[in-house]
Amino acid sequence: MSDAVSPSPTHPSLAQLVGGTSKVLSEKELDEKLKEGRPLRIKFGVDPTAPDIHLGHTVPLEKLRQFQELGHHAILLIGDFTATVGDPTGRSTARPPLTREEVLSNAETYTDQAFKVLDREKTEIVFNGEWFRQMNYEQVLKLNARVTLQQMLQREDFKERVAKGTEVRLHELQYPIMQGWDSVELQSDVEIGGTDQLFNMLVGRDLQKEEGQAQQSVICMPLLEGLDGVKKMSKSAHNYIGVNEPPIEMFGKLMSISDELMDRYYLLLLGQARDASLHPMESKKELARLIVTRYHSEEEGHAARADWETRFSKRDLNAADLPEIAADSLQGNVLEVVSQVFRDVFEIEKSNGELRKQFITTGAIQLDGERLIDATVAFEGSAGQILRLSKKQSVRLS
RNA sequence: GGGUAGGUGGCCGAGUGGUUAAAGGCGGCAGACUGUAAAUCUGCUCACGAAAGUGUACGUUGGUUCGAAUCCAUCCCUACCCA
Repeated sequence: MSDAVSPSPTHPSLAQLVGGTSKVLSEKELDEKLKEGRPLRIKFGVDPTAPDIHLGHTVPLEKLRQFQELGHHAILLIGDFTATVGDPTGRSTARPPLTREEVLSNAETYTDQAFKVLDREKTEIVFNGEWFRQMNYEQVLKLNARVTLQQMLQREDFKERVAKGTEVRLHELQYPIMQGWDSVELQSDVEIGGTDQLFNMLVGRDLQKEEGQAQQSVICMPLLEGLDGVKKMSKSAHNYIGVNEPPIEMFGKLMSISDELMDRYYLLLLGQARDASLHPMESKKELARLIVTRYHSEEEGHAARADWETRFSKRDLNAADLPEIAADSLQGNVLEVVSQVFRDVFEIEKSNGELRKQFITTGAIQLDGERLIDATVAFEGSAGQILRLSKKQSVRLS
């Protein structure tokens, strides 16, 4: 660098906005937009395919909030229309279509939860059915004419499905086009999405260009792995932590992740590296506490940690905060009672065979520490006793 | 439209007339050990039943047979090649 002309400094908020992203397209372009000094229109789209938001969704939402805090205009796009198509991104099979009713009710709970992260007052909510439901076939064809099959087939997920011989249905090819068109309708300046959304977001740029709009900048956030540490966090993989989950549950789930995953969660959910000088378990407890704090409250964070410790470190179930069930509602033999508790308290249906073979005979079922290994004997429990169903599931009789 | 290969339990994948509720793997669950981590070990993994057993199940429907996931027909579905 010569000292003749110093490079113009980047916008003061650029560094923060770029932090934690996995890809920004491009930083320079974003910088220029920021320098315009106006509130930018930031688009983040969600498909309400499931009623609950989990921690994986919060990664881009956090980014959206950052923009919001800096005075930009956050647009939460609800893909009520696209959800009925199903995003093929990363899928190895076509998504089962949802009915409109399902989608709308999902959308409602979805936005409620998103506002645990976003500022409700400053967020614009838009449904893409607004424009898509009014399009006619002619307009659809026109849109389709702008994208080639070859472009679509460059996508890894489609390519793979074609190579493996799994079906790809034509409506799935529409998805990126629709997502791109959303950007045109919204005149977005920036779109935030997971790294898997890169292609779809780029289609948005193409379409905006053809419509004579400025092209949106694209920010990709890393994908959060689920509890298993392998698959992306998702409801369908049953490896998620919902932002609506009660503190104790949330804490417990976080404690069950692997050490490797913990580092990742620190980075993506808290935006910090974990303190390597701490014992991994201590780090994990702090991670769990901080996340509970974020979605519930400071006190509940501390309470969840304290409860977890009495429950698992000290193995003192008596002092733990357990779900309760009335002792006199538990009639019948051990098998029947255990089945009932699983159903009523934990909302899990288990077959008698499973309960017998895996829970009762193995000694998982304990009443005040005493193993109940005979399924046929009548259950006798009284108020105050602790019925343990498994290592992680216990109830207090009342 | 023609040809070929296929459709098996949550997934992958053996099985080509009875010994098959169906090998093996993955995943999942319970237990032991632990830090509700990882790794490891044990057991389980269609339903009912204490068990013997019974019911249901190998794309659909029907048939052959004492007996079918396995043979035949029918229909549905998928991929690949050709048009």
